[in-house]
Amino acid sequence: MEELSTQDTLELKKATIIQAAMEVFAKNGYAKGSIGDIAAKAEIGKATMYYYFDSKEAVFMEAVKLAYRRFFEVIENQVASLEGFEDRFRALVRIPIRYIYDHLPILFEARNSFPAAYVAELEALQEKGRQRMRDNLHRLFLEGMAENKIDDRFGFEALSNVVHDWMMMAELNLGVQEKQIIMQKLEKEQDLLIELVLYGILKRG
Amino acid sequence: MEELSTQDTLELKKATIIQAAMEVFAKNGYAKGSIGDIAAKAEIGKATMYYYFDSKEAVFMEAVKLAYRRFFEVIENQVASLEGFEDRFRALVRIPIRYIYDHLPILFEARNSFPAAYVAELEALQEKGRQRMRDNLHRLFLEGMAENKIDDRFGFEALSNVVHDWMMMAELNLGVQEKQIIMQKLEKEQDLLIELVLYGILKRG
Amino acid sequence: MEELSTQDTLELKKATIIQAAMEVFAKNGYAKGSIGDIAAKAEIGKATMYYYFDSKEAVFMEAVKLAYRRFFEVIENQVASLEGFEDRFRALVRIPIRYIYDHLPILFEARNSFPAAYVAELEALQEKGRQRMRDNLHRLFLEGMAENKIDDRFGFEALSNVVHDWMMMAELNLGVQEKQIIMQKLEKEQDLLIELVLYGILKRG
Amino acid sequence: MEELSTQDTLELKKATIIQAAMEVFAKNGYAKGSIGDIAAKAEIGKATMYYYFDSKEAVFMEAVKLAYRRFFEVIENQVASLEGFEDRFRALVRIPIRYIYDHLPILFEARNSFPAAYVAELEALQEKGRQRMRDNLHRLFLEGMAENKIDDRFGFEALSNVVHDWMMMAELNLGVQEKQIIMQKLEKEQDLLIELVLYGILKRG
DNA sequence: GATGAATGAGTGTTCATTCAT
DNA sequence: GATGAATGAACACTCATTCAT
Repeated sequence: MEELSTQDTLELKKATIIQAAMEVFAKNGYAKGSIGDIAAKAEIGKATMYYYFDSKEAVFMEAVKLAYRRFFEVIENQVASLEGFEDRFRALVRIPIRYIYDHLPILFEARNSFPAAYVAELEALQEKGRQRMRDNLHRLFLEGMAENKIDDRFGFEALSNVVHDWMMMAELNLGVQEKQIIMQKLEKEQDLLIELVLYGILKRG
Repeated sequence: MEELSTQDTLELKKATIIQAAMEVFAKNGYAKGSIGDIAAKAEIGKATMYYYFDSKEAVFMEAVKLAYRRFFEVIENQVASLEGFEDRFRALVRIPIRYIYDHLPILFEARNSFPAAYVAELEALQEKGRQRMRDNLHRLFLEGMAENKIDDRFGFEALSNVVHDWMMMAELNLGVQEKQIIMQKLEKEQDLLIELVLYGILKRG
Repeated sequence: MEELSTQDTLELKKATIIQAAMEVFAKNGYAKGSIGDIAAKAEIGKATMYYYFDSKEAVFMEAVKLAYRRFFEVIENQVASLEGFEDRFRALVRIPIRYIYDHLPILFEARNSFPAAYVAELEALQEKGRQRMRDNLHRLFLEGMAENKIDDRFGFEALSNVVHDWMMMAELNLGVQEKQIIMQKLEKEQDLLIELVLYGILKRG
Repeated sequence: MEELSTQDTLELKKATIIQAAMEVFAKNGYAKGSIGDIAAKAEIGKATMYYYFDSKEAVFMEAVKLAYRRFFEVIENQVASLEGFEDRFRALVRIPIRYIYDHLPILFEARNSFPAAYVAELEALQEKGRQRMRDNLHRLFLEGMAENKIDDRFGFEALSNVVHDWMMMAELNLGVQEKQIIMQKLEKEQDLLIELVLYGILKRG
């Protein structure tokens, strides 16, 4: 076994802190998630936070990045493990909603009290996330067409955008406590929405 | 013209404060929206806030109520001024997204730092709002069926729920600053989504 | 029946307020007994307090005066209703301690946060109270000697002082400012009291 | 000479703060003795108070403990330096009254505005103090009997209690809640004290 | 590297007091 | 006479941040 390099040790510590930060911010939101809480959860001194990061904003940014990374790990692995357009489409809709619900939404609440520089970075992150999600969707639609399951009535580019934003809907119920109940309700509705998109509601000719 | 009664003057002042509160909370979120800021915007002393309200939470609750009231005023008037299922459906989808985007979302961010009693009231408010929105949708669907424009494939009850939550999607983009750009983008996508729901994406036959 | 004169009505109202003040201060102490509480208990507006009194201190002073007045009413009536030196002596010792315990002590806690003028008045009141108590005791001792129940071993003047201060000892812990003077006085009396107790428990001959 | 350990430095600082707190509370009482005043007197920032203590109540508790500690240091050293029952008895009576007068009494005024937990701790402290005082007295009486200076007419146990409470009578006026219980106890003791005084001044034979 | 100690700036809240009516 | 409305000044407490070690 090799020893960890200094560089690695530093990165490891940083990762521990970011993990703690993600949990604290997810639970309390940005304003109420304190540096002290994070330090305590990471089992380090409060001042040490400032050895690794420049400011609360910086820590928050890293926590958001981590949340995104995790999000795509989970979703892409899941989709890859399934077969066929319809199942994959369902997965691509259902999984994000739970994950976003658990981790992402409160994280975004910060924008208001952020210096402009960080807001820009935050939005860049978000845009990158959207792009990646759209790519996933686009790829899936192309597969669906290749399987001759769907047509391109609306243009897949546009469609990817729309479905992406629609999936993000979860964020509307920020931080309610009875998660299980609400999630069940949301997921049930999600099923219906999937059918809806697949078939539409207007009568045909 | 009669003079305003004392009662009216008081209510007017209260309304001014609540209006200020709504603006401040919408801009800064609950945690960072300070009583001092609200007082300043309402052009009264900080202590005066406590003559009219018991606590920051109470002020916030009133701001939320005001946001809801305005929301339904706007949307219901708009819908009433239009004719035909499709136009009304479009309106019922487009207007909320802008309004919610402007006023409601940040307001809900408070839940984490709220005493249980207020969280309950907040959720009751939210549920009441949803119900009213669902009623509007349900009524519209019935009209659409009466006009022989749509069928009841999914059950209007369920459909109302789904579309409601889907419309509320706006909340996912909490408080970004370049509102105009994003709103334009969102509304364009919204149009597509409307088509989507109306027609679906799967091939027929 | 005559109507109450304006003067009387005013005095009646004042009395109601002072009664309320006495209760509030007795329960909460000076610092925590608020003008608002008193006004509420007297069922008048808070601002009305300032029609009848100049300041919180003034209200407090009147409450203290009332407490003293009641104190002597109770004790003197009680003593008058009894016969014989020993019973009267017991009453004169027992009743004050309960009354002081219930009403007076917290009232005196105010001295620290009081303007000098009021402190002086407060102390004058206290001295007047002491004098009256001493008079009661002195009169009683003379009666006791007339009944041939006691001798004048210590001098009744001094004895009245001692017993009075011993009963009132409660009051001493109240942060008066001229500590040196009062302490000297108290300690001199203390000496006498010590002799008293020693002669009570020391073996004779 | 060795340098002070970090631990010691911290304790020293804490002690400085508590000393300042004791002085401020003694002068202004609990309600009017502000954290800001204490910090100023200890020459630290206001926020630093909260690095060392959890709350104003906690600071106050420590100030009370310090006052007690000092109290017994002073009194027990004094008594130990004297010879013979009578001198020691005088000291045991004289010193407390001055010390209590200077430091303890105002400190107890806090009870009204204290959370239950702290009131309990306060009363426990007080009870511990009383016990220690009673022990001192009891020991002294036994010495007095050994010296054949006094007899046990009233029982030393009871006598210790009485003299203690008599000295401490100051404390009784402090708004304790269980008035009935305490008053009954006090009045029973009062009876004994009355007998004591009567047997001191009544003619014999 | 890591942190204990320290704090300035700010927060929500209370309250005695004023004043126009 | 009486008071509703308004507020300045203060208070306990929090927290992101700094700095000497």
